[in-house]
Amino acid sequence: MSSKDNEQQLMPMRHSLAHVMATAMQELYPGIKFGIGPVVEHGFYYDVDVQPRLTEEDLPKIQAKMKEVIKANYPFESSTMGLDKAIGYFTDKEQTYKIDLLNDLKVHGTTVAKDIDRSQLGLGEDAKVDEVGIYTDGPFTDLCRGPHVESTGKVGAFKLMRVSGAYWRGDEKNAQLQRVYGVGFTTKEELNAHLEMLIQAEKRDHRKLGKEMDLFVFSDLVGQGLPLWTPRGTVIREELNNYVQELRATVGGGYGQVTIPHITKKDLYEKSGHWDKFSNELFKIKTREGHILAMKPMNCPHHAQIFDSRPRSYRDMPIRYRETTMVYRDEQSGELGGLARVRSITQDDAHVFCRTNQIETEIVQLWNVVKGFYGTVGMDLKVRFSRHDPAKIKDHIGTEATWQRAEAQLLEVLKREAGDDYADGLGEAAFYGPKIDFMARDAIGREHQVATIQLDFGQPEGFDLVCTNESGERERIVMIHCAIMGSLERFLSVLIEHYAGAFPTWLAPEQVRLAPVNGTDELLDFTYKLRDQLTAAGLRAEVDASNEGVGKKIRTAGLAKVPYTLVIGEKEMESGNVTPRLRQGHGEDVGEMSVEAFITGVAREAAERSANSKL
RNA sequence: GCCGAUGUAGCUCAAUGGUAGAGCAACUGUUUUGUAAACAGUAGGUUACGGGUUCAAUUCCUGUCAUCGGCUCCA
Repeated sequence: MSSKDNEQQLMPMRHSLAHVMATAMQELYPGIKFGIGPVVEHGFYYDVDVQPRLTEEDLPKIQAKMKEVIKANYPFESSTMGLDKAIGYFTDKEQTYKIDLLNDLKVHGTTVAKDIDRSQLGLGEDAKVDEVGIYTDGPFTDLCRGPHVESTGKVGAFKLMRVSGAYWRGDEKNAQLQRVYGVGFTTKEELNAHLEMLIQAEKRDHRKLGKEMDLFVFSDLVGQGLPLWTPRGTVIREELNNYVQELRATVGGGYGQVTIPHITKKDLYEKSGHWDKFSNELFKIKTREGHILAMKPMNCPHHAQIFDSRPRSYRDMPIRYRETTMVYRDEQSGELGGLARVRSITQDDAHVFCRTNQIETEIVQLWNVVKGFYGTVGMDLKVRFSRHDPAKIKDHIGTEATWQRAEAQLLEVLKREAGDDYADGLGEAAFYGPKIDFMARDAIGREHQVATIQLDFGQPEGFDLVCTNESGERERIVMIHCAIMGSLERFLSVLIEHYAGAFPTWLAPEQVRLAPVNGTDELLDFTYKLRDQLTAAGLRAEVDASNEGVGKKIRTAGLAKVPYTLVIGEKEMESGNVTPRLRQGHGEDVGEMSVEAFITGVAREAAERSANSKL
């Protein structure tokens, strides 16, 4: 059984919970106005407009009232009502948002959160409905298509989670309602399991682990969304990037590494189309002479200038550039959080400049890099075909025909690589071209958008990028954008939580901890020499020289999630051997071995980027 | 940016209209330790920052900054 099927089965129950909650709130808060109350993953919500505004402290009260509604076991009674009658009914009840929905139904034949989505439903402007669905449970009657469970007694186990703001119809120009969220499951056990999962997720929260493990910090003086990477965090970033570049080197003739400044004249972005499209997100700088520069929000226009710096022969194609570098985007303050959304974003960026007939080969090669990388970190990938929305072609650069062509080519590779196993992402394209997006599933089942391969006919057009072909003609080339990790910041937020901080040896900032059993000069001296031997061999090793017992040192190393701990005492000094202690879950315990064998084993494990011990 | 909550020692948290306390971490001393927490002591705070009310503000009000949960956005 897939979790999706399960979610489907739970729908009527969760939807009914939303109605039960509305029933309770109607009793508690006379004059309350209801927005919409749909089902979401794990639960439900209802948007409401009530004075005074709700706070988290109101939730227990609502929850208690809901229990009364459930106990009363009102049947959910379905009926229909003529559209105009319904408008009259909700007008009497002063349910202004419902009236808004009904008027929408009257005009457009459907209600959707956003007007622009209507075109996707295949409904003409003149589609009309005469009747609307009505559900009643006891004292509460709602505009609703259903389905519901039989009665309010059959809504399973639930818990109200939080209350937050939400714009009516998801439009920030509209009034902001309050959204009350709850989770709902068939049984108390499932509910408790879900709540337990949330606790586990919180334990592996990258913000918490990042601080505990000293991977990155934020400073109020530096600012919001601008993470500072510590030596330990930087080790992980470097290791990841090295791996990506190692995989990239296997592609055709490999990639040329390039280096670009982090600012540019606005002229570059005026030509690329970024200036208009992303003006709000650009950090702008005014020089003392009055010129306007911008921090780069992406690297492709710069890279395109390198490509365009001299005539290119078809013999040189494809030309591939790579650069792992930061870009800067002025994200709205309210959307920043941890590493998942930042203003200084490190991209493991790459651009392939190629001929149309080379697209397929290039994409397949990139796809293999993506597969190799995510296989190694142990994440399953799902694919999404992010294409443009023809209704919004104005938001994109290029013509409809160009887009059709690009998407057809991308789709061909997609079909061959993934068959039908991909999600359709209508309207998810970048503004310059369609994408193949990869979603990775982490250790506790959450999905995150990570890698992306993008086809771009737009910027080659804008910058007039060409090569000279066999016939001596100027031939328009194509750009492929591809980041494997995407944003290193976001990727690390995912990876830290995926591993719950217990990084495999190749990524672990500290691979070996040495724990001398006492603080005598002789033993400390021996331990530091051993440390030097390990670091000279390329291992990341540290000594715990604190004045503590071995038990405490073992515990501390365990909490720090160090893969290997070596206890060093008389025995080791005499034999010259070590007895590695493995981090929990990292592999089978091994016995005594020579220092050389230990070094060889750890080095091999790191070189192979193995998830488990290779001792 | 919008709605709401929060901000006390490095970390996790307590307390109060009369200028704050614990555990862990740090440091010092004792101990010289053999596989997940030795013992004792010391130090550490303009209670995020600014303004206001008050005899008195960390506490109440307010502004700024930051964090968190959502909304909106996301090349």
